[in-house]
Amino acid sequence: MAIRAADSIFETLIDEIMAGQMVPGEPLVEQTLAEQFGVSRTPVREALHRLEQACLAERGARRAFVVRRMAPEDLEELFEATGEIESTLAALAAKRMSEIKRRKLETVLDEGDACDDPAAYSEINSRFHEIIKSGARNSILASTLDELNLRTLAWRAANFREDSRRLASSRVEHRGITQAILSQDAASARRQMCSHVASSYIVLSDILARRSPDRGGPEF
Amino acid sequence: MAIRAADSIFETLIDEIMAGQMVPGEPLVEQTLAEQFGVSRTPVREALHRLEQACLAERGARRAFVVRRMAPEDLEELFEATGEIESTLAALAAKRMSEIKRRKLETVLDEGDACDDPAAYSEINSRFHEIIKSGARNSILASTLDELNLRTLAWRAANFREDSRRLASSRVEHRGITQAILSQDAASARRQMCSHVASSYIVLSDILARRSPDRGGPEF
DNA sequence: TAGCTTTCTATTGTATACATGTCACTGCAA
DNA sequence: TTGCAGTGACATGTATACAATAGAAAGCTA
Repeated sequence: MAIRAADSIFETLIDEIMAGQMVPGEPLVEQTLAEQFGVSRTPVREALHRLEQACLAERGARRAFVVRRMAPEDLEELFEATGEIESTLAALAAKRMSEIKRRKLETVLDEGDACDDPAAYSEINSRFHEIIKSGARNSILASTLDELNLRTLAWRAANFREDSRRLASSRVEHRGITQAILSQDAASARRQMCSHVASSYIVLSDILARRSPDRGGPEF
Repeated sequence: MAIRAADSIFETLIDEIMAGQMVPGEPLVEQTLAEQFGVSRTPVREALHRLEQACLAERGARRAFVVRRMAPEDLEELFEATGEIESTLAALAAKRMSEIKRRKLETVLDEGDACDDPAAYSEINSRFHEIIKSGARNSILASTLDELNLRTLAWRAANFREDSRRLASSRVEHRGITQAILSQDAASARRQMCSHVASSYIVLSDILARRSPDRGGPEF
């Protein structure tokens, strides 16, 4: 029982959703998954319930689980919530980030400036946000952000990859946030982080609108 | 299957924790609970896993579930997180609360001023916060706050009841928050809500410190 | 007696069978 | 053709038996 079947199934399903292999609306049937994973329904069942609690699965027809769909309003709320929480973390980080972490933040910022490869930049980008998250020293808010990001990333995976045009403006925004944190300006850090998250959302929803301009009420 | 056994057990356990009937550290054994509820282990098991995810239960000796204990640091983080989220909701409410809700908020404020009974005031107090929460129009942040409040209230239930001396100052703070929201001053609403939550935490931790002044690292 | 190993038991993890509910589909009647 | 009731299948909900693990306690050895 070193590693529980239910845990690994849960992780695997998340990974598959993240990789875009499981698209929203796709059915998640206990029996079928049990056969695929070579276990009984019991651990699968637990994994599905956890997915539901993480808002990555929902109930479809006949009470069956399906990969969660998101309406545009939901998405808007999700990005707003993500932005607000990460802004709060940025504000807290500005007040109490350690000297070591401040230096790390600067280092990562420079690495980002020197980087042109979108894939590598994406990794640097997540390190940037990771430092701020841990620098805020509030594990509850940090895990709340993680949960929201899970949902955000799942949605992105199902819809499209990051737009490379965002890279340049993202760099500028990172610089602004970093300066605010380093000068311990909590209000400015909050404001800039909020618009940073918001602008990435605007780009995404923009792409989406162009992809399906005629649909009345699209569900993702 | 209209109401699932797992659901009602989950709710019941939460209620018992909230009522202070189950104190932190108390064991939650599947078999025992199953007999008490007159069901099999299966739905109990699901309820316990959900409690764990809600941070109301944790693993004790022999992997057994126990009602979650909280160290002072955890508590501090919890109150900080609660304050930050509710502040965010207050700020959003200041920007976008409907006219109807604004009037409701004023009404509730007046009711609070006219009320001397602590029990009745407690009910008015929760209505006050409820209006702000819904006025922010972000269900994700709202449910996040709900989850955190669950943990906060569970801790309070296990430790002590609300201090009646808080009543007077709470009224003043509510007035300030209301004015900020009505005048659509998001920053002020955020600031005041943050200190409102913080001050209730200060009172509580103060009482606690007096109750056990000599313990090195108390766990609740 | 300290430290290690073994055993033993309480408790959870998993498998499987059966129960139950929901929805779709069919067939009949108006 | 439309509405509705009956029926059936599919998927989850629950019960129960068995497996596995992690501590604790006992015993063994140096």
